[in-house]
Amino acid sequence: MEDLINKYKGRGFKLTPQRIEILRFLEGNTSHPTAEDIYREIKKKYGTVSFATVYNTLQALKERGELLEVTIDPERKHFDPNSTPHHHIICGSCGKIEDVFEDYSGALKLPEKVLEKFTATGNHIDFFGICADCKN
Amino acid sequence: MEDLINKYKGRGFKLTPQRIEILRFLEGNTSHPTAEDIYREIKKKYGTVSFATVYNTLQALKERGELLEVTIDPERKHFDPNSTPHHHIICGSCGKIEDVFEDYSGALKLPEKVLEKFTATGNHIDFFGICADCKN
DNA sequence: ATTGTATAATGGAATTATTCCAAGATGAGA
DNA sequence: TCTCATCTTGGAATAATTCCATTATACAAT
Repeated sequence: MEDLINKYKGRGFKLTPQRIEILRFLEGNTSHPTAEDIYREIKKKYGTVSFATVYNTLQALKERGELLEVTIDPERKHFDPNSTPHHHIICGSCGKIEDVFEDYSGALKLPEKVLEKFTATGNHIDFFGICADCKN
Repeated sequence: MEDLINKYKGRGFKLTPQRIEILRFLEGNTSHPTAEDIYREIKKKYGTVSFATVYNTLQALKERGELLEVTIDPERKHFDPNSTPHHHIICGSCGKIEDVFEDYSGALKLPEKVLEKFTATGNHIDFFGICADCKN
């Protein structure tokens, strides 16, 4: 927590109580929450927090490269505070998203045909599956 | 076109003029259109077509496995009538999406740790890049 | 060809996710 | 402590998508 506060000190990122709560919720969180998940969580402590605050904060963190938007779920955006490169797997039944830490970069060479038209900057793999809980 | 009509004959898929127009627009289309792109196109010929019709038809095609939803763009869904397995690359500047036909399946083994929790059913790679048009 | 019926099309309202905005509040540097 | 750039808030606005009641129609059976 102290670490969190120090991390943002003097960097043009105003540390408000709501933001601190959002940062604490996100720190080390691997559940890939949606904006609503975050909103509901912060509301427990700050009953008047607004979605605007949540979205503003998420936006600020994204701009700092400290938060990634996960687009694996077609219905809504999820957020991931782990900004080190990794991939995701989503359960087709319950929608649970988990991290896949494995480096496939060596294998993901683009075909010549594509390289003629695009300069590659990165990639992300969506894995699909069924989780143990849903296999009942 | 005759092919298209025969393809759907007697399969519980009612071929209305609007649907035929949507099918014709999608057939062989590699532009990854959004629902609105499709709506605007069909509207040229059928001025009263509604978004409901477009979404209903896309839904029916998805259920038949003849259309895929592409979730690479965080802002909206794109649709891809090519249901053979392939990946995508999106231009970070203009948003253009193109196909990547390359089989990486042999390389995409999931770590044991993940396999203990999920039965894998598939995967899709999002490549990010900048297209030639945008490199100016 | 005619008809019956299940299915589709339509317009508009409803829903959901997200962004915008104006007004008041506040963190943090001077 | 004071100042002000930045943040928070509630509500309105936007955008994507879905829902619904009504009318229309494709097509299978006659």
